[in-house]
Amino acid sequence: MARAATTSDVFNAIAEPQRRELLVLLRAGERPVTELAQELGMTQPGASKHLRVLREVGLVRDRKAGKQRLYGLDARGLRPVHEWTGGFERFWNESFDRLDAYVQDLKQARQEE
Amino acid sequence: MARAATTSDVFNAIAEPQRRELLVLLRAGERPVTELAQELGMTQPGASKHLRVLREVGLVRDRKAGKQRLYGLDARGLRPVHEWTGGFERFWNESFDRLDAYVQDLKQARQEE
DNA sequence: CGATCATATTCCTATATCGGCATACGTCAA
DNA sequence: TTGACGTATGCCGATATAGGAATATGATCG
Repeated sequence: MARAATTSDVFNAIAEPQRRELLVLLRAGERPVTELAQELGMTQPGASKHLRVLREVGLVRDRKAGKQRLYGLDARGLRPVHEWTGGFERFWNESFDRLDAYVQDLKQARQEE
Repeated sequence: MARAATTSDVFNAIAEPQRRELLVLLRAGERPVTELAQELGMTQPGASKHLRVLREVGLVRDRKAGKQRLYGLDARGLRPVHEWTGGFERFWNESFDRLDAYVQDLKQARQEE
């Protein structure tokens, strides 16, 4: 089997650095493709393809505005990623010396995921 | 060019669902490969390969324990992902074309509860 | 040493990219 | 309609997978 499709879920979609850059740029507001491409130093077809992936996983929405097509952020899909990583928060705040204590705690409530 | 290597960064490493499952499982403590593989219904070589990727991006560390090799979580690498997604937190509840107004609505609604 | 258990690596196949280039499509203006 | 502009899509080549099977490496014990 090959790698999963980038359009399969948000985790795959944001694995691409340029797509992450696109998302960051879109926090400033809606933008047409050409502007995004230019600002990130990518070609127009390149930007279009990445935006397509982002749209297919729901991280981006598009809207026609005359000749242009404005892309805008829909960051709701990033929330699950934030929450999933947040499930590890206590592990990066604690030194490894004290991890064992947490491990014991977790062993009791171990059927969470 | 193809997609960047999974070993290049954490975003790519956690794009794989089985690797995420491994990480979740490791929150309960160190485990040998075979146990992890069995619990997740994967083959031993499959588990070994995924653990290798996780180790190369630093999300997992291993330690010899006799015949076995115990894998343990090192979740510090997940923090950048958490923080990156956190940068979109205020957009999660965004109404696509009227962010500011919607944010105000939410703030008010929250206070009225 | 030889046997056995635990884990890692190699070889293989099928597939999903990502980027570049050319081009098709869609919309507006004259 | 024709042309110009903005955007999307199709095709290509090169590469990095993920999974399966077989095998190699490593460690322990009798």
